[in-house]
Amino acid sequence: MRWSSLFIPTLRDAPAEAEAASHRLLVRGGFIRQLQSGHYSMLPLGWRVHQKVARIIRQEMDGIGGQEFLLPAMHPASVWQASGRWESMGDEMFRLTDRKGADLALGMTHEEVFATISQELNSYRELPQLWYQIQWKFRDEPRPKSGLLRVREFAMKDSYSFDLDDEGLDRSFDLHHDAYQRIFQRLDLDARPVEASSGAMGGSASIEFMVASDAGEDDVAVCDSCGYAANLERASAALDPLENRPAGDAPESFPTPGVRTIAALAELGHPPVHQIKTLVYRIDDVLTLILLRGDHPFLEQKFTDATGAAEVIPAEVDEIRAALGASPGSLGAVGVADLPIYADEALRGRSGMTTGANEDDQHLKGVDMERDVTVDHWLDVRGIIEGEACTTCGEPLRVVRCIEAGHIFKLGRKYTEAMGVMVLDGEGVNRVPTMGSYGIGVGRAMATVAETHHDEHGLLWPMSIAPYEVVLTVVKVDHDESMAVAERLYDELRAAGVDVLLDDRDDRPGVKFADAELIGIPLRVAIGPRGLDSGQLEFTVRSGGETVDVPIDEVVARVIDAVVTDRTAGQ
RNA sequence: CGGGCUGUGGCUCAGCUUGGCUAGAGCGCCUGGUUUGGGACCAGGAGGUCGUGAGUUCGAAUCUCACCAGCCCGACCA
Repeated sequence: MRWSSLFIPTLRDAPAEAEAASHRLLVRGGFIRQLQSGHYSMLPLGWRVHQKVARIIRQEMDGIGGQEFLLPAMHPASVWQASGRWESMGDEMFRLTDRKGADLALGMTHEEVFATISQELNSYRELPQLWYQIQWKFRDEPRPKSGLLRVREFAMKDSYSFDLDDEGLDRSFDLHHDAYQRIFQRLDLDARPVEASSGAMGGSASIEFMVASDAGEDDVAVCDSCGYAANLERASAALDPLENRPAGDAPESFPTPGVRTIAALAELGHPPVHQIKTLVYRIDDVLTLILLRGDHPFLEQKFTDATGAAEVIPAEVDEIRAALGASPGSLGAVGVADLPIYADEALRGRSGMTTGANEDDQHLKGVDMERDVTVDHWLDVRGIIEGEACTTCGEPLRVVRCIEAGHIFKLGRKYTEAMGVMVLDGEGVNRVPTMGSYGIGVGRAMATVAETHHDEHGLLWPMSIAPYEVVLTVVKVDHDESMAVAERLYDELRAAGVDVLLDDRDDRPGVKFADAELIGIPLRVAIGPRGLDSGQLEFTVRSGGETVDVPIDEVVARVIDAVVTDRTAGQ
């Protein structure tokens, strides 16, 4: 394509509101424009990248036997009611009503609809099935942010596997695991598979593919020694050995006027590790105590995953007072018999602890967890802390901020059961197939590459998804010989199947070089009188920045060679 | 939803505290000229409901109130 006739609105200044590097560069480079918060238009350059990402995903999905579908983006409420998610998705689902008054939803994911189609499966002989699509998802995110990284409307590759039994599901899951690694490799993304929480999807296991980046929203615990990696929402770590403090035969009350926090109590000689933190939550409408060590944060996600609770809401001060007789800051579980009590594993076997006395300005010391607290359930619900030991190998864990580039789930039979899906097995018995669900956000993948591939001049697209693979920069467009050579190279490269951009704009060279760097074209050939005189053209690789002179007759071969080896990298 | 901040040509911003001629600058854009290997220069020009509405006032970009939108932090979230 000829740059002079393309719409590539590059900007010298980044929009003030863009903070993430990918956001700034994608806007500055003329790839995307915002229509409203969380909704972006793909401009021609952006759409080319998007389509190349999608093509790689398609190739890999087809490679593991995936069959591409296209399902509606707008769904009747009924399918969501059948799975129970019409309620549970809450405000995150866009809902609307048609002229007949029927309730509709914009699809935020497609388990329900694919499961509906799977009702036409009749026999185990038809399994496994692996179905996918690249389709628009709509999620009413409370806070869209960072350009394409978190939006309300986006293209997602979502796939779904249907198997007769758990072994089959394991195979489908592993196929996806491998395909995802190939996809991210081809995108030149260093995506690490990590154990993850299944969240609202339900199911037995899930793995996220995480790319380290400060622009991310997830924290991952990583062990560099044995390779353990888990989202902080589910990561566990070993505790440092700890001596219990000596204590008497019974808890002892002592006055603590004005002490409301762990830190304040610590100043009175009760270190956080020797305190019991008492949280009061409303768990599915039941007032519940949750106990942790004083220095440990509570992770609601871990609690939800462990208990299956639908609603985990901090209790209000007045209901706490009514139930326990004290305000937050003086709460404890000693002697509490009428409320369910959950305790974090880190409190097991602890004695000589300090906790609130359920009387304002009073605390108890010498508390023994076994003797003095009626724990109903022991759970791991604490957030781990960087530097704690890996439970597998004992080495210290690192915490890394990451972008979630992909997520795969073993769903089980939740949706097939809800939709009444049955197939006959080899014995003629009706069985409910088990499902897996697997997702990659296309725009987010693109933004993640931008986030991890840029320098002070602009983007550095990998060849595999660059909007154009090579740009021919005509230094002086009114120099006839330059244009003639450029046109010839342009034709030859196009004939060879190279995505070539001819910068024939009547602009100063500096403008063209800067633009080419900003939009991140991997290769550049500069064609100008200076080089033509000596029969040489300048060949520049964007990522390395080095420029070499190449004889005119060898340029095409040189470009083709670089393009072909590079764009198939990772395949 | 809580906290912080911001809305003035396509982009970046000044002007607002202390209300007052026709609302400015840089970049970008158009025309002409001069230039031409790393974001040129000169001259002329187009382009703005100052987020929206109401109020105060002789007079509002500027003061008051309400609303809307956007960004960041948190909560939330495949």
